[in-house]
Amino acid sequence: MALTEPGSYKETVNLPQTKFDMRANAVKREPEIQKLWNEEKIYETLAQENPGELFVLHDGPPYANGDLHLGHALNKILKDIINKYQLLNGRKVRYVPGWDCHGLPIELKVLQTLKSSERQGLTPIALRKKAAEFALETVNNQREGFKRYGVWADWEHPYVTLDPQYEAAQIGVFGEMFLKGYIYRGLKPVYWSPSSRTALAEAELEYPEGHTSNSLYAAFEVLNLAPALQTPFDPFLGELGVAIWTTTPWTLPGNLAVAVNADLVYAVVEIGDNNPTRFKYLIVAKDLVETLAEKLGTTLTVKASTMGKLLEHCTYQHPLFDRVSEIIIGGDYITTESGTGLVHTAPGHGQEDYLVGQRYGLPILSPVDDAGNMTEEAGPFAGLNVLKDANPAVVAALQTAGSLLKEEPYQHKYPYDWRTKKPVIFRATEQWFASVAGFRDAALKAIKEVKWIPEQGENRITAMVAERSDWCISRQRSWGVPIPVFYDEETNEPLITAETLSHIQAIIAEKGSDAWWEMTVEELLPPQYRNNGRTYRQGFDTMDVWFDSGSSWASVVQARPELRDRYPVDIYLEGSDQHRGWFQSSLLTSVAVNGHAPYKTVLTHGFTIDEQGRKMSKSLGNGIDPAVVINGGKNQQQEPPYGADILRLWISSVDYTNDMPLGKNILKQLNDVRSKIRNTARFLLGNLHDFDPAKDTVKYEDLPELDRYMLHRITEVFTEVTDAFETYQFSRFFQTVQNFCVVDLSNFYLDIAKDRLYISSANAERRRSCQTVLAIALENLAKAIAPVLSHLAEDIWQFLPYETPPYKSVFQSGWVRLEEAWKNPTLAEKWVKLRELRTEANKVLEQARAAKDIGSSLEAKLLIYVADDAWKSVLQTLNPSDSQSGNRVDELRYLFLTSQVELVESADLVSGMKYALSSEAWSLGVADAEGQKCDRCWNYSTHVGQSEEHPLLCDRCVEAIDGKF
RNA sequence: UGGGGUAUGGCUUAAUGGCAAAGCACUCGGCUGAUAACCGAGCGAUCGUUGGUUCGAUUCCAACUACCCCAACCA
Repeated sequence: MALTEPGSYKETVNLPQTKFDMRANAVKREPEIQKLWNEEKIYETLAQENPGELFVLHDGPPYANGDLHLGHALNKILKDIINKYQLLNGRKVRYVPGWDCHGLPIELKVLQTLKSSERQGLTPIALRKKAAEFALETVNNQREGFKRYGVWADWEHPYVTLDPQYEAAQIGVFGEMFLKGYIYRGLKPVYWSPSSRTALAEAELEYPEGHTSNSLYAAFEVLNLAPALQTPFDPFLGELGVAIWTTTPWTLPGNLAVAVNADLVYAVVEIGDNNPTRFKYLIVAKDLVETLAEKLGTTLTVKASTMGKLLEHCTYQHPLFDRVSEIIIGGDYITTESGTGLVHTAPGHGQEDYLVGQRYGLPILSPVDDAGNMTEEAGPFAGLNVLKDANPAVVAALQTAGSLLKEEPYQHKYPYDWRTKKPVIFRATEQWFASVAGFRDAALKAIKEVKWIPEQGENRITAMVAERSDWCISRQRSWGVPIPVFYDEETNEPLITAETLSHIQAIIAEKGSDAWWEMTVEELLPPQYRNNGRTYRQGFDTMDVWFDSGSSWASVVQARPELRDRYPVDIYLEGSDQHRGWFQSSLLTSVAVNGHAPYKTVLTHGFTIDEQGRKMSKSLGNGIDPAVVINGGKNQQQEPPYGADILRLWISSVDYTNDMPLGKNILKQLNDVRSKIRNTARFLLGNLHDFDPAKDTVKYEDLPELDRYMLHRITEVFTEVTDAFETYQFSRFFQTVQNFCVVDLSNFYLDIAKDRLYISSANAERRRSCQTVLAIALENLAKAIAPVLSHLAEDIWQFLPYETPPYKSVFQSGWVRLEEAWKNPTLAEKWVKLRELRTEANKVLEQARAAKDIGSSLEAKLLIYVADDAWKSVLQTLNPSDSQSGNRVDELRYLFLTSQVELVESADLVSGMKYALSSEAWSLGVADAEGQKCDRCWNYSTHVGQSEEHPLLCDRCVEAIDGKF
């Protein structure tokens, strides 16, 4: 070997060696890693054999229609992050994924696939079979999507709400609630969708912009005055009307009262010109006189006034029917913000109307059928549709009666059926209700015992439960769990008893709820009711799907042996909209049956928005498809395949309690962050290629200060990371890990480490000690990122260059391992200061570099003056006179990556230099390094040329070649 | 309409009643032994707007604006 030839020593340098790819290559690599997890049954084994307690995160079932979107990914990955963290900490995590499979949306989706001829002859049971098929197919598709996200779960045994066992348990919940008296049948106004021909829950409504109602003002003739008003108002009688306002003229046939606010002042006004009615005087709220005059295009002159409460029990003539009704006292809901201050009240068509009607013992009149057509009870209006021709007919009739004051389009929010996108109406029908009133206090108490994250969730659900009215649980639809009731053919009396319930429950457990449609009443009835002299028919109402999913604590948690001991479960985790959905339905059923919440903790997340802060929606076209993030889009340049880890990293990076923005730029940045972590790990792996922890680990006591400082820093970082996971603040994890990789490792420790790793002989203490730290950093890094960057973590683990028995997977290796002894705040304080000095040194070096005097910092010699004596002596200990003495690590020249460092006695010696920087405490200057560049380590040294054998090498390298440095 | 939440450089996040921090991005430069990698320096924020409390407010208070979630009897 010609050792005078530059480059001769390249082969003697210990460069990194690893097959761990620089690129994630996620499309190929992630499935390989998932295959490994499956083959080794990592999740299954840990769930079963971990030493810790059970941990149950109970899955909220997504609705089994349609494709997965970003919201699904967000929710499932958040859950997975939590589960994996708990698994790494030794808990027996049992995660059973679920799907909500019943309900109108699926039914409609099935109907849409059929021709109208097919739809005609469709029996309920045929529809149910098709719906089940559709739901299960969707479950399969979604399940594959979730698996691809890297989410761990008992995918082979998910819960589906159409499962007979599930349905039977749900019947059980219903039965217990019934037997406790919490379920009743009632005639109540409910949201009714004529287009779906069913009652709807509040959760099934939407309020689109731009709905315009045909509002009208009308006057009803006052017949008799209440005693207190007889004298003052008597002169007006006969020509006096009460003025009302309504946005739903079709409800006037159901009018049974006019309500006033007891505390408002009302006036009798005389109508001026352009009076379209047969009345001369009107009663209106005094505050509205001017507004109304303007609106009606006339003058209104106040003739008398009274308090609202005195109007009570005045009577009036219904303008369209032969009916006399009363003025009644409504409530605070009656204001002078709009209308007339007197409210048309139809107890069959409004919630407030119903309540106030109950108070006055009014009947419930709802002359409208399932399709929204007026019934015979509506007299002349029979057959008209309330959403089409009923309104104009009512208006015309009022006009004829001389009762119409004004007609006016009115734009406001109006409830629509979320599936058919058609308006709904408020209509009293026979429905089944869960009496929230019956267990409201218990529910409120249960809420207090749950930990809500973030905290404001508690206020939110408390307010909702405190205010909510009884829960309408019946639906006039086929695709669902039947309400297990029989009706007496003769009396229409419902029949539900403990016997019928358990009989039906047993049948459904065995045959599924299809049995309700397939079996005869005879078979469905328990024996003692078959020949008791009565005849029964079964009811064909189904349960609200919120009752399905709201029973999952019973149908899944209590029903499965592997979960049973963990009710209430550790945690529910869903979007914050579920305060009114699943969190609430689950709470209500659980409280009703068992008196407590089904969960100990409820964690909620926000919703995804785009990079402009707008919500993602189909119409805006700004939605992000998780499958495209993973596999790339049609144009892979514009939409590269990032893999599931990027989706997961995104979720960890943002504050999920708030809106979560995602878009192309953010994805690209996250990809860069992953690359940084990956490459940092790659460097660590490469430099451990010849490290055997069993033999080569350097004891803590023997480590140089720099390494001990790094171990201290590692305890800080991973304690912070642990705390972040414990408190579900994943963005702190993201920031901390990123910072650790970039600032502590890449920019600092690893940059300095290269000289130790490459230049020293393989077995040198200064190299082995560094590798000791690298191994600790790498293993902890892999563990710490495993809940989030699961694939990357496993990829790293699989490339560890040494044996890690008995762990085939990073997930088996447990959570980060830190030693108390590594904490050394005193040492850390010193090294933090040294790092600050290093930052300043970089600035001076940059001056020289900018002036092209140096390129690499090794071409420089750094001159340092410090004012403080104590600090000066510290620096002196870090600046030995030659490279052989000292511990060969804790030296300023290595810290600053310069070939030499000189401590000088006076600031002046430095400040006059060409490149200098100073403060009160210190002065730094840069000069050319002395000596020649060593061909092996690239440091400059006056020792180069001194060795006859190695004329191109410095003293360190000569020793290193000889195994001594 | 009501309730709740959020608002910090281009992006994602910190912190604090007293000079607003980090990473990324960007610009310039270096290295060529982590190389589609790595290192250095620099630029960049009147802390959503307007008031108030205070010696001093990005921080506390109020109003407003924008966005997000939820609710809703405008009869």
